[in-house]
Amino acid sequence: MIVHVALAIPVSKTFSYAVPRQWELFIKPYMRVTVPFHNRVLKGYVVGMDNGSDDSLKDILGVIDIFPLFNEALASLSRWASHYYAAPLGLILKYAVPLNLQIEQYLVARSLCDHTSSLNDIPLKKVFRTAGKDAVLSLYHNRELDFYDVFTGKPFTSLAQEPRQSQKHDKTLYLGGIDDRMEHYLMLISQHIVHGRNVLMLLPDYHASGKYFYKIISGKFKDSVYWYGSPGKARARMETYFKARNGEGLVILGNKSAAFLPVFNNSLIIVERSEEDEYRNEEGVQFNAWMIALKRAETEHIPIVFGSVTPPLEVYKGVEEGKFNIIDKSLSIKREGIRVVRKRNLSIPGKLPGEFMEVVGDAVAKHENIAIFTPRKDYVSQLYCLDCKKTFLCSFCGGVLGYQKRSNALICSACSRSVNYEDKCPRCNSSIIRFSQTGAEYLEEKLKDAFAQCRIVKVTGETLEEVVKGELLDESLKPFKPLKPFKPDESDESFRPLNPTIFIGTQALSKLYAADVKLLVLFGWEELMRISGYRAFERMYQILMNLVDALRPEHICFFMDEKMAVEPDCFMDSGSFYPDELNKRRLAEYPPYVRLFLIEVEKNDPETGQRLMKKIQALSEKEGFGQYITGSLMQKRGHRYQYKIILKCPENKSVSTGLLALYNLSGIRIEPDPTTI
DNA sequence: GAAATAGAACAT
DNA sequence: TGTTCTATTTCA
Repeated sequence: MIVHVALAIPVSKTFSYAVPRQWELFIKPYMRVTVPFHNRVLKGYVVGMDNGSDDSLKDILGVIDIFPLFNEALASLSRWASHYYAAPLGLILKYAVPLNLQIEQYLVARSLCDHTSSLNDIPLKKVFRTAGKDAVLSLYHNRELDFYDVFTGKPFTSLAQEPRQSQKHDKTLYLGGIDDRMEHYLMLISQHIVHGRNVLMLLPDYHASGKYFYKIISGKFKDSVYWYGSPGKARARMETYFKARNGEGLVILGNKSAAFLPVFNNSLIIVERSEEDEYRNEEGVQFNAWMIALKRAETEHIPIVFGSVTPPLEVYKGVEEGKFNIIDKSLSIKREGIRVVRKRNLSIPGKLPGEFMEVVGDAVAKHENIAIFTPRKDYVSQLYCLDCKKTFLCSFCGGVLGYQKRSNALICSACSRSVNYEDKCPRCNSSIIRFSQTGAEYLEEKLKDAFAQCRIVKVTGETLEEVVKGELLDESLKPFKPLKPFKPDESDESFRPLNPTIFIGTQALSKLYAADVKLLVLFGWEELMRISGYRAFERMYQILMNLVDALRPEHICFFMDEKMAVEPDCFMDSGSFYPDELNKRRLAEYPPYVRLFLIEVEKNDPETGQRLMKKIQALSEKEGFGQYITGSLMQKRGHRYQYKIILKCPENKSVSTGLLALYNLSGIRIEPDPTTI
């Protein structure tokens, strides 16, 4: 017998192995096996089987699973993702079933006949040790032994029920603010779980949105809500894993990893704020969890609901094309609460503008909490030597260096390597250096000086966990009012602080649902125009609306550089923003009307790079997607040479199949749906 | 992804 | 002709 094994390596083909007699009866598709590969031992997934034999093939070394850990539905979803993201199947399957998942730690044996009764209630791991794995395979195969998990007490089964055809599969966009969304979600959840069905809900993150939603949903549906994928908590993760298979009337919450989680008896998928960056997997295959969820709802024939104030353009396009239903409770910003101030050189350190101090000072005087948005998290993100007229660049990769004051380090924006800052230009030793592009750390420093009576909280991706843990949730979701540092007497419970909190932060501010903010200041929001490539308008709209969604300010004040002619007015009307932006994308042939793939090659020698580029071009002609290629662009990055090709292709073409063939040439990186173009 | 191998540049 | 470094191929 021959098995075809998908390995978690960047090679698109599968590898075939012979199965020794002893395992022929037991081995099944979608089990994990260990195989010899280049003098090493690798774990892989059986994705196909043949009855023939071939003496030239090597034998598999072992069978890891006693039963398949995924079924045809999950396999076909993974195959789809493999094509859609032009990634080898083994690399995708790793997200569905981790290669190092040791399921036997959570299973206990149950005897099904007399002569196995001594194994009853023995942990599977111990049974493996005492009886041997081959014996266990045989006992299970002959229905003499079964296994049940320690969390639900029910037998493990790898087969989900057939999708209920009575269920109506439809896609819905719920366009509305956080309170309306939450109410809608709770209503939907209760409709589904009351019939004993399960609901899968994807959330943008664990620490902020995750905990906020967990608290509210589990408050309403006690003991029925589970989080999947809590970092560092393997046991809790596995509890959710088994509950999702065997439980009834449960809500399974999760972020990226939950996109592939088998939830049996699942009858609804909810995706909250699908536009958030966190749905995109940053390492390995860069899949988008909400896209996987969308495909999954189609194949499982269950409804899916996307809720947000600013859904991704792909989703809104679905509405325009009649593929999505829409429930429109869209948020509008009152124009009378808005003020726009334009200043010269806003992003260069120095004295903060008088109007800025006034606006903040007024709110402080009224004891109102303030949120100040800035597009950058560190002190400044650009340093420029006035002697040699050069911007500070990373010596490893050539990226732009920024400055982080608290660590006194220069940090590369591209590769995030850091070096100690010496207060002089590394090139010419001059100490006449101009800082520009100020960020959250800079504003924090200046405002701490000016408003010493206030508590200043910096809210970035890195600090969000701490901010939320300390204040937002343990205070039973009360508005943000603790101000502990200024409490004069710890024992005085009746103390009501008067001094407001000033939150300074990046996009992460839009996760502070429980912060009681009256004034929102956007300091340099218009700079996203330059930072965000073709998605600039979309990003600006999303950030603005999501800040308003979470913080619910009464007043909004924009401080903008006078050179950047951006009118916030254009972003206030969701009724026209989406059709306009979609029209622009359609005319310019950009996503969501086409797919983009970035193909990257990095070599020491420019000649070698060029040679590989030629090969890619030749292969793309042969595979039939040559006409969609633009490039290649060469860039010197430190001492290395980087080549880039952009592939812009129609969504319906099977270009990905051809892209998978590129894995035959090694040393190239394919990035699907790049966001930095 | 990483070991094996082919290739290039340099020293003996 | 050996040594060492780098690019390329191949793995079942």
